Amino acid sequence: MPELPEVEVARRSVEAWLGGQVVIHAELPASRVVRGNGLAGALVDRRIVEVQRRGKWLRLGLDDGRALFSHLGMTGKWVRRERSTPKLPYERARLDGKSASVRYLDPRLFGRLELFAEGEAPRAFDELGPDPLLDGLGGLGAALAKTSRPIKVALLDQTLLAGIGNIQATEALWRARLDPRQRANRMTKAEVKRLARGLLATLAYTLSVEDSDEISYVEEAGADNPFRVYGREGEPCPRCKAALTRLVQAGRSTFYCAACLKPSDGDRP
DNA sequence: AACGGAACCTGAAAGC
DNA sequence: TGCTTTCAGGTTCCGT
Repeated sequence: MPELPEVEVARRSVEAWLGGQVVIHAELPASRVVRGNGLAGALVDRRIVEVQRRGKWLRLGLDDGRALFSHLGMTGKWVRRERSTPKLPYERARLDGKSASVRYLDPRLFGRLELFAEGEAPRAFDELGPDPLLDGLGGLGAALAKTSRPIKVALLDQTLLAGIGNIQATEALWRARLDPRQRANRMTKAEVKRLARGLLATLAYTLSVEDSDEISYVEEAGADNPFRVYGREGEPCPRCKAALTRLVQAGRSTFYCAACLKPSDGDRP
């Protein structure tokens, strides 16, 4: 379930569990997720000196300059267990520090774990656009001007803006009263500004929701939907009560309120 | 160069 | 109830 806010929560957790610690035991058998052989051997006795996030990527920096990059895909998550806890379902990797045994779980195997030499990184990581929380959104207008794709589709392009996924894009557009079908390069300055505010608002909101139970990190089966419009086709718009519309763009669902889109002001670039 | 769509996996939810 | 279909918050590859 990882977009920027969830990955940030994962970062804080992994940092708390393993930051500054020496890896005393590791299991990372090669798989679709774990790229390369011998990762466990390379990690044991190394100290994890920092845990960073950029977009949807985590970077665990080691004391030898190398770094373990982690992408959670659709279903990846890091959890902490007792060292005596046996292998969990869908456990793909394990890193044990002195006080924590940290497991990477990933049923669908869309995630990725890979070790890189100092100064190197996955290509997708190197190509990330600005991260809204790390870099701010000052460059949003310039990024969006690069493409004529619909704004909703453009927001999912990690090279334009890092960390935004289907839910955050959907929620931000609703907050900004923008039509998801509007072309990215046709946004007015006022619209870009509204979008930037919408993005920061939904990121902050989601972060606050997700962060509330980071200690237990409990599985929530059937937890209720905390989002304003995502997954709420036909339900009343929280602002104007009109029924929300679902639309598919580039194979991804978008939800919006056709009734409270803000009319364009004609100030086209 | 840029775009839509399928593919990669598994499980939960909806549909019948 | 139980079987079948649809859908899922990710990226990547492939054909147009």
